[in-house]
Formats: sequence, C-alpha cells, structure tokens
Amino acid sequence: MENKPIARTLRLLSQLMELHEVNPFKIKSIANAAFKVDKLSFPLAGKTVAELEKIDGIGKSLAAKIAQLLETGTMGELQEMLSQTPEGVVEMMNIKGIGPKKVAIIWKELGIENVGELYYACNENRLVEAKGFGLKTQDEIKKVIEFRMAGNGKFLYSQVEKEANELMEEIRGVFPEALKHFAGEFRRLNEIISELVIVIGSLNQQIAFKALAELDTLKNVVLNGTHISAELTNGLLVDIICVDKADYYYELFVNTGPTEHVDAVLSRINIPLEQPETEEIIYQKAGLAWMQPEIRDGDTFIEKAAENKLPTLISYHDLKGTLHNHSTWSDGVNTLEEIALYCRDELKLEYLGICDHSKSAFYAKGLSIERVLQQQEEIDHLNNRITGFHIFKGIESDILNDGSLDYPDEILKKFDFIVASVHANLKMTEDKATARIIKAVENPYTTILGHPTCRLLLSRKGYDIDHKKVIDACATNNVVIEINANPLRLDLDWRWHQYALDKGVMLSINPDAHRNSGFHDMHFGTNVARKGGLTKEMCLNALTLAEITKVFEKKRAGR
DNA sequence: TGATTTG
DNA sequence: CAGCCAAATCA
Repeated sequence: MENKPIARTLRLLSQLMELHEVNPFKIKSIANAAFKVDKLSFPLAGKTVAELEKIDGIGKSLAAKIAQLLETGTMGELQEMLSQTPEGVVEMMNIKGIGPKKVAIIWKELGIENVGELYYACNENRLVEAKGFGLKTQDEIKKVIEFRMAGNGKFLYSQVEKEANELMEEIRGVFPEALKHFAGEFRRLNEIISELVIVIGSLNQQIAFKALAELDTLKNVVLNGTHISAELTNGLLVDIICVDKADYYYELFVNTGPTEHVDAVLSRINIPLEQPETEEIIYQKAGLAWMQPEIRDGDTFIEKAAENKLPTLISYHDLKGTLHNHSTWSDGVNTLEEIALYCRDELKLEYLGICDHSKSAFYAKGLSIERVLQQQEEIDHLNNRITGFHIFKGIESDILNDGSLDYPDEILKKFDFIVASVHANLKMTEDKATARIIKAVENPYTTILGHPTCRLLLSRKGYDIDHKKVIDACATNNVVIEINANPLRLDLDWRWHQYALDKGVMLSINPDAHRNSGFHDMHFGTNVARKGGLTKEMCLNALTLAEITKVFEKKRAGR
C-alpha cells in the first residue's frame, strides 16, 4: 500500500471521530498524522512498528493502527466507526463547504442520511433552520451537489488510463490476431471520460463476449447485439464494439467521434465510401489531411486539414525543462537537490524552475522574504555543484485580492521568472475575477499566468473569467499562460489554446509537481496541449536552456 | 493566516 | 442596534 491511501484512511478516521465527537486531542493527532504521512518522501509499507513509531507525528497507538492497516487492509477502529455511520453521511463529508461538524448537524438534527436527501432539503429551504446554516451556505451546498451530479459516472483521464491499458493488454492476450483499438473520448485524449469505447475487428461477438466475461478487469458484462457493455472495476462504463474486419477502420473512425466531426467529414464525401482500409483513406476522400484523434473535438482544425495546414503537435519528448514546481521549502515532498537530480538524471531535462508558494499562502508554508533569500542561496550552491543542468529561481506568487503580487518589487526583482496564480478568494464575480487577473498580468514581474481559473475537474468549478480579455492582456504584456498539467486542473483549458496561440501567446506545460512522481503529470498536460494544437515552437518549456534563458532575460530587461 | 458565513 | 467575537470551513 502506498502512502496516499494510508493518509486518506487516517483522514477519514479523524473525520469520523469528529462526527462522533470523540476526544478532540485524539482527533487532532490522527489528522496530524494523516497530513504528515502524505508529506513523507519514503513509503511506509514494509516498515516495522518500531520503525513507524520513530517517525515524527506517529506515536505508539498510531504506529499500531498503521501496521494493522498495512497488514489487513483496514483498521478495527475505522470499521467500528463506519458501522455506526450511514454510508450517505460519510459521502456528505466530501462536499466542499461542509465538514464533519456541519455534517453531524445535518445528520443528527435534520435526520438527513444521504446526499440526495440533502439536495432535496436545500430545495425545500430546510437547511436554513439548522444552526450554523444560512441562505448562503444552503445555496453553496446546492450548487456543489449539482456540480457533483453533473459529473456522476465521469472519470478523470488519469483515473482511467491504467485500467484501460490493462484491459487492452488482456484483450490482446486473448485475441492476438484481431484488429483492436480504443475509440471515443479516451482515444481523443479528453480530460474527462464518461465511457471507454473499444472497437474490435474480425471477431465474432459471441466468442468475444464469452472471453471478456472471464476477465478480472471487467464486471457486469452484457452482450447487446454487436455491442458488449461492461464496467471497469472503478465503475466506468465500457462499450466494446465487434465489427467485421472489412468495416473496422470505418467503425473506428465513426466511434472515435465526436458525432459533429464524423458528420462534417462524411458530408464532404460524394463518392461511395466502401470499406476503407485505413482511416487516412476516409480523410483523403473527404479532401482532408488525416487528423489525429485528439484534434477532432470542435471545428478548429477541419479547415486547417482541408488546407493541409495542420500543426505539428507537441509531444512529451519535445519538453526540455519543467517550470512551476514545489520543494520542501514550501509544501513539496522532495528537497531541491533531489528534484534537480531527478530531473537531470531520470527525466533527462536541461533545466528546472522552482516556484514554491509565496508568503500569503500560509496553509502551504509560503516563503517569507527571509526564506526566499535563503532558498536562492541554496539554488546558487546547487547550480555550482550540479553540472549539465540549471535551476531557475522562481516563485509561485499568490495574486492577492486586489490583483497585486505577494512581495515588494525589490524581492520580485530577484527571481529569474514568476508564476502568478490565484489561490484564495475564489468566489468572485466574473468582472472582478477578470480585473484581478488582468492586473496581475499587467505587472511587469509576471512571467507566467498560473492555472487561470483555479478549477478542479469534477470537484470544483473554479471561477468564471472572461478568457478573451485575459488572453488579450497576456498578449499585450508578453505573459505566457500555463497549462497546469495536474490531471485535476488542465487549466488553461485546451478549448482556449488556439485563441491564445493566434494572439501570439506562448503556453507552458507546467507539472506543478509537489513530489518527484508529480513530474509524470506533464504527460497529461501534453495530451491536452495536443488537443489545443500546441506546437513545440510555442511551448515555453520546449525551449532549450539557452533559448529560455534569453526569454527570461528579455522579459527582465523590458520592465 | 485570512476570508467568509453565521449566530 | 451596530459592531464585535467565536466557530466552521477553505485555500
């Protein structure tokens, strides 16, 4: 078991204890341990009880609990608590805006036992009756539940990828001869997946059904004509379509979708389309260059395909460095040196931009002015010691309420580059939020605008901004926009990439890594950048060390 | 820590 | 009765 699930289990335990009003000191120590476990740079699995006890924040009783969790997969105390709590009540604690204290009131005072009932109660205006709740909280809860309902059954690409590939491997194992490929949203590299579609050619559906029903990765396998519907173990719907070998490429094209794209392409074909032998032939007959699945969403690229002017999409291996990352100086897990060596030796990158949190981000151990100076000293040392690599001094500066950055100019001056992003006060009207961001973009010290909308996919809407105005401001002020590569963010949304690129705004695929494994997220960032049509020429961190050094210097000279 | 909501 | 404080929650 990895540390993440351990931390999650401990947090759940602490929340349940709070719900059931257990001794607050106990709750505190468990919540604290959950936080600490999540921040450890080494795995807990395999440690003995004695070793566990030595870890800061873990005492005798917690060591025993974690050992039990590692051994049995659960904890007695947790099971005990869960048995005393309706499932729906546990689920309510995942709703942003209400914590254990408020859930306890909803459950015990109002007798509400699941999210559906809670939604109903909001609509009936019953929540305002309870103490601690007012109209604003009720409205907020209602909105959050509606957002969750809209995302029901949907998964992040990152949550699907591993299981999807395992399933494909299994299918390959069972039917090595058959043509087969992902289609649908997954093939188009969409950030959110509501159904996993696979097309198999040259296979009888009866035979396929029997074999697939045996697989461990699938449940609820049902045969329905040429379709086999099923679910992954995580609950994602799977649609496996069995077609004749001769129809395979046509069906693959149609089922890759989206419908608007398929219709648009097929409507350009006048001659009968007889069982094409590749997807390319379909596009060719439509007078189009073949389009990668990821650029088939929207209508931006069809025109370019007609003129044979499709962009050469960026790929992961074009990335030469990584900007916007966190170290132990703020809320990251790895030390500066560990990160630098990992980037140089494992990822084969030329440079690293370190952007720990700025001083206002208290919850993330944001750097005081003094700590900024100390960190920069350490970076100088490391740059002297570590050869064939460069660390840029950056900061992720909070954009404060009024749009200003988080340090005085004398300090801002000391950074090689600055990522400016919003973290607090997300409930703003579109006008105010846009003005706030634009003010930050106009600041001569801002190099990159970080996660522009602050959204968390499937979990938080983020705030509305006038994308055009913000992008225009970036164009005039020579500010790069981040594609935050965290699979929950992917913000700037790919639907705005072309608009930005047309305005001459560069984009940067930033992992926002808080641990070395977080650099992997650049794959997800690259996926959506491809959807947006990003080329390596317009990607800031695809520049070589020499090139990006010049870009930073030029920006600094311009202020 | 600091903002927001509520009582 | 305005304004302040305390508690819960989030980032």
